[in-house]
This record gives sequence, structure tokens and C-alpha cells, in this order.
Amino acid sequence: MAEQITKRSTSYSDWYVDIVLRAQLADYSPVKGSMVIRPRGYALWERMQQGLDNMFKETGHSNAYFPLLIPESFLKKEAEHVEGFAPELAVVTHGGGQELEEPLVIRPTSETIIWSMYKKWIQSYRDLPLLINQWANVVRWEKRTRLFLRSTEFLWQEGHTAHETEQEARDETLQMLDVYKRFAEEYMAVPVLTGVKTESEKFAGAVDTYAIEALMQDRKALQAGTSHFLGQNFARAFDVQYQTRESSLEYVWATSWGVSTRLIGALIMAHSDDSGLVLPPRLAPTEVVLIPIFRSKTREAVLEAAQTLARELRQEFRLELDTDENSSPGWKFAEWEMRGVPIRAELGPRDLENSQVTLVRRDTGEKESVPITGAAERIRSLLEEIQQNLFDRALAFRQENTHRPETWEEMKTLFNGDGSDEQTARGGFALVPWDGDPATEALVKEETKATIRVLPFGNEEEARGKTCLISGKPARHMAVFAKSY
RNA sequence: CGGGGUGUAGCCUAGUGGCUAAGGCGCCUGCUUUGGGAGCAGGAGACCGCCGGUUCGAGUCCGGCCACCCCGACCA
Repeated sequence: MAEQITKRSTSYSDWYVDIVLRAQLADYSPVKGSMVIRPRGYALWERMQQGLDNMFKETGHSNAYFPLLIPESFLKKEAEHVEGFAPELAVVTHGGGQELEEPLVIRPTSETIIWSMYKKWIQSYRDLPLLINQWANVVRWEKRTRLFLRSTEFLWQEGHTAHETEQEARDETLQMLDVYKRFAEEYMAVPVLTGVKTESEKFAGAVDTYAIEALMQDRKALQAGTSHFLGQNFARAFDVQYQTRESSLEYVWATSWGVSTRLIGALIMAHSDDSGLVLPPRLAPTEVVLIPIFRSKTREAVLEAAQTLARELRQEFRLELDTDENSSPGWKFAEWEMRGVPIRAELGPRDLENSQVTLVRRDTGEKESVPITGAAERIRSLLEEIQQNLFDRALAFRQENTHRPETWEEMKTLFNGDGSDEQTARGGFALVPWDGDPATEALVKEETKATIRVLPFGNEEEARGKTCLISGKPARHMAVFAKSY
């Protein structure tokens, strides 16, 4: 009997690690906290990059590349920025066998190096807006790491834009947040909440940080992407002024926004099951795996039919034909399920007799037989159904696990309960009125481990006239609390 | 960084001071197989985490160190 993965109900975190390793998405590297992204994981990332990159281009952004090494002094130019990142910096002190005059930090993010360049490139309103994105790796020295979710080095994209007016920059911030939301929901089939972060969860150096937040199957939230309105903070720090239409000098307005390989972790934890990975068709590197099944007498006929079918289907789908004769069909079924391929097509003697092919969908396990001649059409619709079903399923799960506790006690039970029944569900989202006081937020964290994930858009209106669930003071916001990764 | 746990072949595990460290999975060769993790035969693969100590003798006992995992602190 081959290796099984840990069941979700036994240990969610073991299950997660098992999937990443067994589905060959990634492996531990010799350096603590850093990981190797293996071909199956990287193919997934490439699909994500493609989808996102198209959306960035459609909204007018261009790609560029800024260097990995940043003079240490750059980080120090923005007070909050350096304070936020100092604890997790990797610093290069030697080069070419000699100690450097000034240490270089390995970028934890690129605002500083980029704004040092923007200073050179921006003189006039005619140079604006400047809309640049880069695909890059960054390093943050985290104490506690997890494959894809928080690793020392990770891959991401970071957009950095410069604008004439505050309004334009604010619009850009929200536009990119919406791009992320659409990508999460339409490609990843992961529904996300959007909103603004509180002071304590804000990006170091931002005026406002917005985020998309997804709910994982263990009812913990995962911040899947952020978009920041940076105001004029970096423009001031790097002295980036432009001449306005009226010939006066103004600091430019800025945004930055990013998503990372953490999205792969989100994808895994949103959809996968005890048999392995479950991938949404739009992002699956392989949409269909075709497995021929034969005995020695039927070998030639089945293989030939499989080749023919594969050739035809490849015109439309990303298909793999698994003709390995050393492993049994049963083995292959389990293996391709582990890898998360949305549709398995089986072609055996019985199918051939009836001129049909058997299709099995990964998300539900449902099996059906269709005429070979109509296979492409059915696969096309099935892929759409799977994509939709994954989203619907995840959305239903989020709805079931979004609560509006009536009292502070009820909220504590929600997060501290043993999970034995509905009332003590141990987690999920809790939408409650909040007085806006960081001390109240801190108290909730202390007593429940839950933090404010976002203040949803329009929350002030909804909070009007209500009292804070925790302090009993007048509420200023509706806040979404959750335990998070 | 604090508390707990684990280190024996690629993976999982046995080995309770005594001979050449054992088994399963996986891997390689050959044959037979193939509709939910196939069978037989043969084979390769281990500085038992590292360093030191006790002992006639250490995978096993003692000390130190390291790595990884879990819980916490920390983490836009």
C-alpha cells in the first residue's frame, strides 16, 4: 500500500504539508525556511502569472525589473517603513572578499529602490502616471515559516505607481484591489472579502492598506493580496516632486500592490481534500489526464485509440496521456487525484466496444461515459462546471462560517469553543460593530487570537447607531474578525 | 526567543549495552500483469543527526551541539 496523506480532520497542518510534498509542488531546501518550487508547483505559478499579467497590462501597466540589492540607507529614509521591516531584513556585508562600505539589504519589498529611481524619471505631470509592475523574489527573515504561506524567500509581483493627484492614486489602489478580487474569484475560484486594514495591520509606510481575505477550510483567514495607498510618504522620503499643470511643485502620489506565491497556499487550502490537490480548471497546468487501460490482447487497439483521442483533444485542452505500463490503472487514478487534475478520462476495452470514454471529475468524483465523438464538447462543459462548482462550494462554506455574534461572550465562544457544534464552531469570520479603538482590537486578540481582517467597504454606515460588541461604546466600524495565517 | 517532541537507507518503522543493524514501502533487473494504490524471483541502497565521554564492547548509557516538527511570542 502506498503512502496516504494525513486526513484534514486529524491534523490540518500535517495535511497541508503532505499535499505540498506529495503533489510535488515544493520541497524543503537546505536553508531553513526557504523552499524549492518544483515543476508542478511552478507550472501553477506560471498560470497565475499569466492571468494576472494580462490583467495588469489591460489596466495599463508595464513590467520592469529593479535590482535585488538595496543600499541600507534607502530603507531608513521612510521612518515607518524601516521600523516595520528592520526585524526581518537579510543584510549583505561583504562582497568580493571585502567588507562593503555600506551594507546592502536584500529587498523585502522594493518601494525604496524604486522611488529612488522615480526621482530621476519624474519631473513633470507629463511623466505621470507612471505605472510599473515587477515580477521578482523577495526575502523576509521570518521566525516561523510554512511552505508557500510564509517562506524566507518568495516570489511575487509588486506594482508601484506614481500619480498627479490623491484621487487618481486612490482610484488606482482600489482598481488593483478589484483586479485581485477578480483573479481570486474567477481564476482561483476562491471568494474573497475586501476592505481596508486597521492601523495595526497596515503596511509599513502606507496611508491605507486594502486587502483581499479568503477563508480556508480550517476556518482561518488568509490575506491573499494587498493594495496600498501610500499617499506622499515615499515621494517625500525620496524627494520626488513634479511640476504641475500650473507650474507649481508637488510631491507625487503613490500606490503599491502585490500578490505572491502564497496564492498557491490559498488555492490548496481552499479546495483540496483528503485525496490530494484539487485545482480549478482555469489554473490547472493539466486539465485532462487520459489513462488507457488494457490487457495484453487489447494493448495495441487501446493505445492506438488513446493516441488518436489525445491528439484530437490536445487541440483544445491541456492534456496528458499516461501510457506508463509499469504502474496499474488504480495507481494512476490515485496519483492523478493527488496532483489535482480536474478531469480524468479513462479509455479501456469496454469503452472502445461502445465507442465511448469514461470521464471522472476531481471535485465530486462523479463518473460518466460519453461517446468519443462528443468527448471534447462534454469536457469543455465539464471544466466550466467544475470551475463554477469549486467557487460555489467555497462561497457556501464561507457563508456558513460567517457569523454575527450578538454578544462579546458569544464571540469568545465562537473563537475559543471546541468546535463540537454550530455554536462553538471555532472560527470563521465574525462581523461585529467595533468602536475603532486599537485597545479594543488588542483585547480581542488577547482573548480570542482573532484579529480584524478587514473593515468592509461601507462599514461606517452600517455601524451607525450600534454599540461596540466588546466595549459597549458607540461603534464606528463594522469589523470582520478572524483567526488568521 | 520560551515550552514540548522527534532524529536509524529516498519514505515509514523495529532494534530494551553483546556477533555481519531488521522489516515494509519506494528504487533497479527479468518475467507475468493492468477497469481503484498488482504478483513472483533476484538486486542495489545506512559513517544509526554531529562532536565528545563512560565501557572490553555504544544505534542503545551520559554530556554538549545541530536540524526538523508542534505550541507560544513575533510576523504589512
